[in-house]
Amino acid sequence: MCWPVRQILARVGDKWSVLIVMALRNGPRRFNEIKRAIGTISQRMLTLTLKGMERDGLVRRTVIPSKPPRVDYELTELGHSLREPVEQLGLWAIEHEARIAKAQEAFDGKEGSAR
Amino acid sequence: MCWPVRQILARVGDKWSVLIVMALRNGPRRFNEIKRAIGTISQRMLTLTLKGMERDGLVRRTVIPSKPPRVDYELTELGHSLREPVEQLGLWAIEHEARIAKAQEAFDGKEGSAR
DNA sequence: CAGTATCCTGCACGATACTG
DNA sequence: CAGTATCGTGCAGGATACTG
Repeated sequence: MCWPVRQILARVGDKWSVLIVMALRNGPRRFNEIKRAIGTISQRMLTLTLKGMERDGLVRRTVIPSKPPRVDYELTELGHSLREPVEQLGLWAIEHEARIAKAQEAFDGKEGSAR
Repeated sequence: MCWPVRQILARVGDKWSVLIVMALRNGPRRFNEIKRAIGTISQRMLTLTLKGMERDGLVRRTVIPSKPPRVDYELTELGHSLREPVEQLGLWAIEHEARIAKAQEAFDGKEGSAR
């Protein structure tokens, strides 16, 4: 039970997967559309992350053979279902943002004065 | 809005924070109790992660001056509230574990035969 | 356009030793 | 017991160049 949980925690926690999920929430997008949507991701990491997510069954990759080639990525049913808990976490973060910032400020203040 | 979300995503996604939250879910624990409960965490990472969580206001640290010294860690209200979305994510993982494993198997099979 | 291949760097993390 | 300090290193991930 602990192992699969850690596995998806790693997915969710990694730098890009959640952003990709969000980029795909409204339907299929092409490789470079996703890249532009995220903005700061390197080509390498986009390829790698998409491949990982495809492997996990979160994303479906469809190649339209044309010139130039076109590849669409979209969330699978599984991928969409993951959005729910992930968005819950996002809501929690937004809801408690101020509280966290205040805690950090207080903590850093204490530490700063001690030094 | 995006920045604080990434921040707690990093917390949740990091290797140890969630395990610590779980170790503390039933009340305060001492430093070495947590260490033993997790088992594989290094002393350094436990210190670091606890400090980070304390900074974020998720954990409260209380020193009982005695010989030998005793330090208790416990989840704050904020820390406890984080458990809810985190446990949702855990439930999702457990619920879809089989599906993910199957997807990975299928993916790796395809890749293996291609090579 | 949608990748792959290669190189390079920082830093996350573990191991170990020391301290109040 | 509950830490800090220091060192070593594997690998995550960026930059860049090449390809079908």
